[in-house]
Amino acid sequence: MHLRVNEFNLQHTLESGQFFRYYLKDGFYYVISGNNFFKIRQQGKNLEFLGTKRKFVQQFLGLNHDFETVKKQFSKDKYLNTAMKQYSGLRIMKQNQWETLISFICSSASNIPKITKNVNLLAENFGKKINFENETAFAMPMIGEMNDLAKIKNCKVGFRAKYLFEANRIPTDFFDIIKNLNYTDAVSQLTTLNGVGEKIADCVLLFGCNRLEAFPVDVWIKRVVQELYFDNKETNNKEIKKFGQEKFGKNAGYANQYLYHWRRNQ
DNA sequence: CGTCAGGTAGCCA
DNA sequence: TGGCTACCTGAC
Repeated sequence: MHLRVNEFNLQHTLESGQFFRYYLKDGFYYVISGNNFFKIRQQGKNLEFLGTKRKFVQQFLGLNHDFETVKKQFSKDKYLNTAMKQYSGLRIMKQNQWETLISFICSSASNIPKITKNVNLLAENFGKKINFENETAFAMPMIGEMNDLAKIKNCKVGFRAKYLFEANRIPTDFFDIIKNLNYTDAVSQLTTLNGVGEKIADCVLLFGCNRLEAFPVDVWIKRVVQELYFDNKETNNKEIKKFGQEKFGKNAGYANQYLYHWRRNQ
């Protein structure tokens, strides 16, 4: 199956650290999300995929976002304008919410290779086996399926094990409730979970819930925002976030991603 | 060996 | 509120 795309780059999107469950083989990305196990590649404006539905791909990869508006809005800012050119086509994904929560609970004081290892181990230990072509993968466990603390610890998640174990007890409609809350209340709701602070809550809202106004502040965002917009003045995370959301508004999350990658790869 | 990494909770002023 | 520090694990 095919999709025509504009202002989209599959590699920049999948490899941006929003999402951890993909691998490259024979020129295709093999992707696991929910019960979907599919392959996909991009050739110019053509997106070719097999194993899932067109509608899923469109939503999952943020292809339904109004990117022209984002581009127009950000081109007025000289830093964002540069960052956006360098990482052109990077979209905010709309992943499975619960899987996003698990992934970003694993992310605290960690790094991408380790987070990837952790989520893959969780899937192998608790998830359902899925086959596609001659490939085998494991889906992430669903809510309630990680009911074994010792086994979670075997997934090398360290001090995050108890957080995952507790998160596993959220009601199955947890994210339906989140969906109907305004941004501030959604953050509050997420941060009631142990191991989920402001930053992880923002990542879940941004990458899993399509809340593009979220502005996760990690060490890199703090660094880049201070350097570019605060004349290198030491500024706390709360102020950084307030600045990001007021300056970039409903697309703050997009600004966040571009600035993040720009600074990290400097 | 020590330090540090996509943070957060707990404790104390 | 603001400023510590410990926390699993793995990579320098």
